[in-house]
Amino acid sequence: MLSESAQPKDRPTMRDVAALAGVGIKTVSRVVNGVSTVAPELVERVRSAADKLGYRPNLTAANLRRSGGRTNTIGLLLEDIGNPFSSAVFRAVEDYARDRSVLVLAASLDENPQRERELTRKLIDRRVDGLIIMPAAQDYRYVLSEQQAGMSFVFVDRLPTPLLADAIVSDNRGGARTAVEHLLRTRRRRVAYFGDDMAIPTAAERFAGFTDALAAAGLVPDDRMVRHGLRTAEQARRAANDLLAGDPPEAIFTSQNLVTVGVVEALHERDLQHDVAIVGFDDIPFAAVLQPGITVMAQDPAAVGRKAVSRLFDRMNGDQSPPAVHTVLTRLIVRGSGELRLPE
Amino acid sequence: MLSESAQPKDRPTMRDVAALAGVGIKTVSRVVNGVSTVAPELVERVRSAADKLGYRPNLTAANLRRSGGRTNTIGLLLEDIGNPFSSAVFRAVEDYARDRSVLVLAASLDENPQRERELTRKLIDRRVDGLIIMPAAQDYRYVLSEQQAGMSFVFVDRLPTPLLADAIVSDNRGGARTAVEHLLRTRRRRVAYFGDDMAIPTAAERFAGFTDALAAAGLVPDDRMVRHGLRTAEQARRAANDLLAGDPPEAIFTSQNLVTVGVVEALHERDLQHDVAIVGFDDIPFAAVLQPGITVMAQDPAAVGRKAVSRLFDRMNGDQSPPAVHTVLTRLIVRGSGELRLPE
DNA sequence: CTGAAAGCGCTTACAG
DNA sequence: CTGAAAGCGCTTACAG
Repeated sequence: MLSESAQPKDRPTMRDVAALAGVGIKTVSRVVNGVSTVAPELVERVRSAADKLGYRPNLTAANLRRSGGRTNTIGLLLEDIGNPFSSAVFRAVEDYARDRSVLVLAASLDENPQRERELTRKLIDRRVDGLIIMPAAQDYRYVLSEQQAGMSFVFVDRLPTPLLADAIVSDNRGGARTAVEHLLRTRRRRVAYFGDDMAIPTAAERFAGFTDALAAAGLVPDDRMVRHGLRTAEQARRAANDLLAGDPPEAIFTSQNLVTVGVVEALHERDLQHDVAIVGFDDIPFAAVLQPGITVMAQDPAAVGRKAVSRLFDRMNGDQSPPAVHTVLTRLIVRGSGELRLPE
Repeated sequence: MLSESAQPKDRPTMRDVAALAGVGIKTVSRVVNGVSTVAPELVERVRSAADKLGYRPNLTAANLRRSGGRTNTIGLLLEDIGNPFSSAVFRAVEDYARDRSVLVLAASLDENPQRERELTRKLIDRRVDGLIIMPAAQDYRYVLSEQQAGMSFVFVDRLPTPLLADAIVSDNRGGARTAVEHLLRTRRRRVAYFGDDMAIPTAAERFAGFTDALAAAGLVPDDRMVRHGLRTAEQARRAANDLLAGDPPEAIFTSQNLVTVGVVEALHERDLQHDVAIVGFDDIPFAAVLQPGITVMAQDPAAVGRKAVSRLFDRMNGDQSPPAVHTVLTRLIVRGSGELRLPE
């Protein structure tokens, strides 16, 4: 009863324009598509008829018959459009796509594999020309049949298993290792780890980098100072307060930005920010405003996005080379918190 | 020469499925659309034929003939998908749309009116069901003819002129006024203003709120303490350092988050953070960790996005009421910097 | 319950 | 240079 759709007040079609201009529909088509072999006088008649009627071509109808049948649309499935990493990837993808007159249909997955399947299907049913996915699922065999049907895929931030398509990932393990090695140069030895759910592949990689660095220094992680499964800043703040209340660590490595925020808050609450060194994975806005500034291992989401979209367009244009993993390097940004001098 | 498009390996169509299942195309259509009046045995034959061929329906083709002709897609034009305000609006829009099986085509405008016109047209040519726009342009008369053709519009963050469609905006003027009135309660009188380009309507509104509050207290802005046109944190930091080097103000109001960051950095550089009170418009991460914490007037981008998308769907469902402006209230978050006590 | 015909708005392939 | 016919993949409207 409620929602009786607004009267669609049917838009003018090419037929309407043709009738008003007194030409054939094909001539209107030529003018709309900028084909140059139309008599100037007819071009003018068609133009003014189109303007008068407020005619706008229907692109989906045009693509239906058009050979190749591109929709000039790509799909982008992100972890969460609201988070800075996802939105920076989006921005890079958008810029590249816009230069090629391609639009982006985007949605968030929130680590929900089922939603990923549904959205993938919906995007395919709309015949996007290609798909960039920040994976939430674990099984990507369905990709195979879609690729055979001509769909292009690129994965971002995490590796699909098995590797059926290109993937662009940050150097999570190497970056984490470098970050912790940097931290160890303060000659601190008791290093705590605060991290996200280990079921998330990037979190597991970063934890591996953490243990790599300790091992290289002849150390092993102390289980009492390792906390996994932190998904929010508030959870991280509590966990850190908990640990700091006892015998505090000398240094802390945090595996992602929300965790870093929560742990830094706890350090400030306890006035330990000048005593306990910290390096976080992922940059955070305004990290430089704090005293001390927060040293981080920054990812480069724009580079990830650019690489992903350029691979996707290569694939859409017929590149048949075997799928490959592209690793985007991370960068240490030194701001103070990771270089605290040990008291004499 | 270069990009020979990948062989489209033409996807199976309903006709292919019908042939394999030994039924008419219309029966396949019924099964795909879940029409219940099909013999169970035929349903089964169609299903297995579809699976075998990897059939996926072509939604754009389906919508072409379908009455009403909805594409179940809306367009969203933001200032910059990469900035937190835009991406928070996006997230709210997405959640509402997804619950209704509608996807979102999004793009950034970067304050470029020409790009806004082009993208609006492209989205209309794809026959989105509605359009949410964070305006960059100044002239919205084209909206009128599109509305007559059945397109729904909602504007966000800024008002279109003339007001031809619903608009959802933050309470920029009122929020700024309340923020500055709060600041004046510290009994400081010499209040500086640091703000963005006055050509941006929200910046102008916030400056108006600033002067409103001063006027209500019997004060007038001191031109020497008013700086417009600050677009980055670095510009704001320099401008603040410049002012603070001379005879510093007693209090500062900043009109957006990047400006707040730059000014706070300058205050810390000069160790004036406990002497000069400050309130910023727009919340910033880590504002609570600083000493003192930064008091802000926070916007609610999620509420803006929710309201915008629900108005849009109402319009799409035939709501014909006159266009209205919906104001989303801002919220003062007290953290210390705006409540500094005056030295005796 | 099932399917052949016509049509959605456009383009392709072909005559003139 | 121009346009009538056929077709893109599907749905509507209609017979049976």
